[in-house]
Amino acid sequence: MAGLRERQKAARERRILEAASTQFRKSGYRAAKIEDIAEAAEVSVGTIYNYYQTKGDILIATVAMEDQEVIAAGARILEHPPERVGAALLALIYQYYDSSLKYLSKEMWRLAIAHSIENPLCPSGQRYAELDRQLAKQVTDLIRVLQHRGDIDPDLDVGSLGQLIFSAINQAFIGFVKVDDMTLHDLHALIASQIEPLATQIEADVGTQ
Amino acid sequence: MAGLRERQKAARERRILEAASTQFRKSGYRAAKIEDIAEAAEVSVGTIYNYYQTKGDILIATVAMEDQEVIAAGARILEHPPERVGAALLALIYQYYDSSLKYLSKEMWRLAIAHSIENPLCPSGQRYAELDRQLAKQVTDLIRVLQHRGDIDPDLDVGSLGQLIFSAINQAFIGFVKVDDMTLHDLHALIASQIEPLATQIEADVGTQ
DNA sequence: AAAAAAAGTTGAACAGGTTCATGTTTATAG
DNA sequence: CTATAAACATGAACCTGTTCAACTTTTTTT
Repeated sequence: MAGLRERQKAARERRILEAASTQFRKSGYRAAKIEDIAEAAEVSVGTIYNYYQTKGDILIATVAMEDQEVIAAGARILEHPPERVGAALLALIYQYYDSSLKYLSKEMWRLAIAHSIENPLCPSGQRYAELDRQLAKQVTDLIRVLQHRGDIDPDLDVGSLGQLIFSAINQAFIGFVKVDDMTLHDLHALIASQIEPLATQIEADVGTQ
Repeated sequence: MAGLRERQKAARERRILEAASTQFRKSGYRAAKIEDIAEAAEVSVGTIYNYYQTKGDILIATVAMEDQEVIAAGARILEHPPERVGAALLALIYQYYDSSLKYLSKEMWRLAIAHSIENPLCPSGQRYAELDRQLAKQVTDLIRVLQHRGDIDPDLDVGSLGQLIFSAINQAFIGFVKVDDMTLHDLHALIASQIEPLATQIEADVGTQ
């Protein structure tokens, strides 16, 4: 059985994360003081810094919780992707986008993305990068599935194509969270306008066979 | 003639920016204290906040100086783009990348990008977004030139394609500044692997004519 | 040229994220 | 069961970006 110390540690970490998540949602990231989080989690300020290196780290930890869920949802699409290449890619992308605001506000996304770029070496930055890598891999995997199915030119390098598409997904999302009055609908239209023509280009042209 | 007050203001702003740029380069962004910058610029701390809203704003101002230069250099490539589509795009992109480290370190780029994402509404965030827009427009303009020249399928929408390519450029650059031991050479290879196949796809296939 | 107004500068005070010397709790050794 | 050591929690002090009420300089008015 896990020692007492170990159990207490786990419980404290969970309490901190929960308290932080609540405070962030309630008052916003900036307004949520470490002191408040400490009080809500019933630990001292110093203890929080025993579990997380910076305030930004705590935010990334809350982002990571959600991201796992998104990746799981994406996996289900990979099992039965829609018929056409464009539709298949967009199904996966829309899934990502639509779930992004389930737990996190645009402001929190902005801060999380900014933090991960600013601190690529700290554990939370690396964790965020790992999540990005998983998403990029899922996109690449989908392309591979489509290619195997005969929908995409077999000569194309899936790795590069996956990266290209993931860049577009990411960049469009960053644009989305930067502009407060841009809607999910606008975001869909933006990415579709980039993905659709690309999909048409790479589609194995069955007419010429 | 410009009034005394106006001239003094301009001189102060210049001194602040110069002092900040020097301090950032000398000790890094974080280590450069506002107090130090104020002393070097021979103004008070409060005065700095009369010209820039936050420390991040000062950084963006230094980035903006360089970016203008990059855009000007890019314009020269647009006048005589290399023959093949892939080569033309990569010539422009390499130009961007190679000049990026002329004045700014990777750390400063990280902080500038992070700041612009975190504060899209503050003047410096908007300014950075405007620079991005100019770069994206330049990429789109190049594509338009190539299309007029008959190198690219005339049915393709240049706007969406330009955005797609700019996303790839940007995302690859972010990856570059996040990893300290990634070289410009690595960055070239990364973007080329995404641009080359795309260029092949969109090239008007003269063989079929 | 003096007075009033406008614009700008100043630096001490503030705020909140972060650190660290001290104290406390849990685990291990005798 | 004590004693020692290791791990951990604590919160007051620290650091630095930011603010703002008081002051100074420039411009405009009379």
